[in-house]
Amino acid sequence: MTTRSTELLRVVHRSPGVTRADAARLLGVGTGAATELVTKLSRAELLIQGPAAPSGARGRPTTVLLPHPDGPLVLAVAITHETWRVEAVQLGGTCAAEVEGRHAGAAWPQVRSAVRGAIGELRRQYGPRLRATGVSVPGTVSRDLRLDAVGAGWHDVDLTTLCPDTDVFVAGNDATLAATAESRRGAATDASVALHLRIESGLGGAVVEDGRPVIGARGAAGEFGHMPFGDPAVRCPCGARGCWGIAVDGQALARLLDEPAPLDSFSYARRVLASAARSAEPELSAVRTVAATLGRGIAGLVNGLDADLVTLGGLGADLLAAVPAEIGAAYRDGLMSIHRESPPPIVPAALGDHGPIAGAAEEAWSALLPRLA
Amino acid sequence: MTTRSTELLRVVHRSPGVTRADAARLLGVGTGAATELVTKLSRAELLIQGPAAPSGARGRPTTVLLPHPDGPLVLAVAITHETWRVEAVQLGGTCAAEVEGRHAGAAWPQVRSAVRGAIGELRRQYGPRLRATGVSVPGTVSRDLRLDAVGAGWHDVDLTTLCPDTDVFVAGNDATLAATAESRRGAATDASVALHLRIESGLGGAVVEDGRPVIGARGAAGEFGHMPFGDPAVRCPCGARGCWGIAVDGQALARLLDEPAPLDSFSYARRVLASAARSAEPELSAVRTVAATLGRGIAGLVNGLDADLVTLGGLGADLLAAVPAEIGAAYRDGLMSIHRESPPPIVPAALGDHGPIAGAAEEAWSALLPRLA
DNA sequence: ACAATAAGCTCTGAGCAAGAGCAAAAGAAG
DNA sequence: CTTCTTTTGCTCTTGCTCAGAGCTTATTGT
Repeated sequence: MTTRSTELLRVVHRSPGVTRADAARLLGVGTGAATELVTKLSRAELLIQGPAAPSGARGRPTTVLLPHPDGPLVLAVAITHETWRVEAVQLGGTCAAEVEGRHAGAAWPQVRSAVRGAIGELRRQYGPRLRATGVSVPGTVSRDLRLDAVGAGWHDVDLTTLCPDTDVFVAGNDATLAATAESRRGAATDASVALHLRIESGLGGAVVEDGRPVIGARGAAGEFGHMPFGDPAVRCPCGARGCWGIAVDGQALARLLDEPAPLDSFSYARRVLASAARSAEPELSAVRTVAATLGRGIAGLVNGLDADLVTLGGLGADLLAAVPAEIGAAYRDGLMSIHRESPPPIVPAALGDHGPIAGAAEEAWSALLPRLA
Repeated sequence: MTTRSTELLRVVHRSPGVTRADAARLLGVGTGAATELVTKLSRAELLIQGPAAPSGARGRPTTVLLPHPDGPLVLAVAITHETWRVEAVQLGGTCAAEVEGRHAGAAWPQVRSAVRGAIGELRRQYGPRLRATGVSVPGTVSRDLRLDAVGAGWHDVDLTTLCPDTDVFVAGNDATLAATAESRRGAATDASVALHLRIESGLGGAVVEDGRPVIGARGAAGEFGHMPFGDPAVRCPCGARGCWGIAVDGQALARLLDEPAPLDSFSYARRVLASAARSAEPELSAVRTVAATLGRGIAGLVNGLDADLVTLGGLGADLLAAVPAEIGAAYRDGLMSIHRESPPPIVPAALGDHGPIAGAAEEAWSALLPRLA
């Protein structure tokens, strides 16, 4: 209905447990309007007022605003190359229920059935409280919600068939959604422009400006793995050459170690990192080479995009933990001098593997909020 | 005051001469609300209704909405390394008056005096009708409106002293503003995500998503010239290595031709292009090499940012006119396969050298509009 | 001249928002 | 314990905006 109601819900969603008085100040409304808003939203079963937190200060104690226990929920779905997971998430980001399973690289119809089964289960439990759906997938999602996931062999798949019952449906790339989540509830909440990079099978990511991810024309922004920061002689399966992504993943480590290309690139890379942690050669050298390539590329992106924080997820977080000095040195060496004084920090992602599904829930809530109030 | 008034002004600004009925449809309001809005904004001397355009169709003729001839104006200021220019721009983007001059690389205080003099001149002419100021400068502008222009030797300059009299003041990098202008009134009006690149002294640019430029944390986004798409052996004055920007400008041509570094890189490059146009060697080879580097880098940016249109300004437009095939071939070769089917077009910027000041006027108007209605 | 069509004008009622004034609940001071 | 101060919440009034219905105006087509 009204703008103010949506804004209030957004404030409560961002920081559940905010005091009523603080929320009014954030919205810039008087106590009168706050009363009206809170009353209306309580009657609509969207909010409840909790007991006051004893502040110790003078004055009439205020109450805290919390999501209503019987309020609306969003379905958050995360599909990876191996697994799927469905959560029912309430206002404020708390997960109320979850179902998960493995599909181990099955064809899309099988995955869809499994996910729809799980959604059906949650629907029996929660019924019409489920109001929106957000889906995270490992591939590019066009603006009309069609998925292309090259690695999984899913092509031109209509994602809306996953859940035809909610009238709000959003979907996005897993790395993009993880970036959104990091900037709203993770390590990048204070950054005005955050760059999130996630190395898993390939390198993806996103720039998030003021909580809004830069999504690209076809939803394919953030494919930083296919910027030519690498060796121009190496041809990437994507069709281009010199792609950065294939110079910093498990395949790159295998090439450097003269080993055959591993099937599961991610766990192979973790094994190499474990060897390197014991200072084993030639693993340590290979890891250092990859780390330097990673740091140099991050510097290029920071130069071009002017992020003030970089978060690393997936294998990137492992690399950062293993060889921070190598990454840092190559990073600083690649920065423009205007960024050298205070280089934007590189930190591990706070949400880890939960990032993509958390981002899906965030986007679903963002789309749902204007329709509630 | 109200949201709707601002929206109507924004519609008229975007397309001056829009019919009143179309504007109402765009805003999604009925004819009643339209009457009220137009009446109010006419009384406030913001709009006038012009004579109907004879449509030929049946029905009562409508009127067109035009900026009021005595309405508010914004000051648009463009400062380059050599020149300055001040325009008074009315709603809709038409320039009402202009003053310009050369400073030929003077220190900042001299440039500031010259610009302030010109602004004073316009102020005597237009008085309080000047309501906002937008400034384009060749360097990075921090969020607190301080300028660092390495090339010109202007460091940590407070731009707000240029015009302390208007209460709306915005400033930005020239390439970023040119990108904004291209996406609002230039070659990229239909693109949802446009990438604008401008080669002048160095390579700058911006991504514009739905008319909003991605500005970066410190206002330094768009320094794509300092992404490491070039030869890692070449050290850039910026401090990093392998910078793309110094591989596609006049300096790069001079290196390839074994000539000394030119003072005015831009006009030198144009001379080389003129020779190449007569198929003179070795100029043609050098131009082709630079064009290939340009095309390959553009492909990398399109991969990573998923733009659906690329506009080239400055020397980039000249290169595109001179050797489109070389740029196109390297571009397509560097694209990911998902972009190959319909590669985002590369087109010359429509606004040319007028881009930066037009962008400054756009940003000033965008900031002013919510305060008017 | 009359019908058809498109657009503008006026009036009314609903809903939202801002502000003033008052009431309530706590700590601080005597 | 009483009274004052501070902060917050509640209620009521007022003004504004907006949507919709019904009517008027201006043009084209027959």
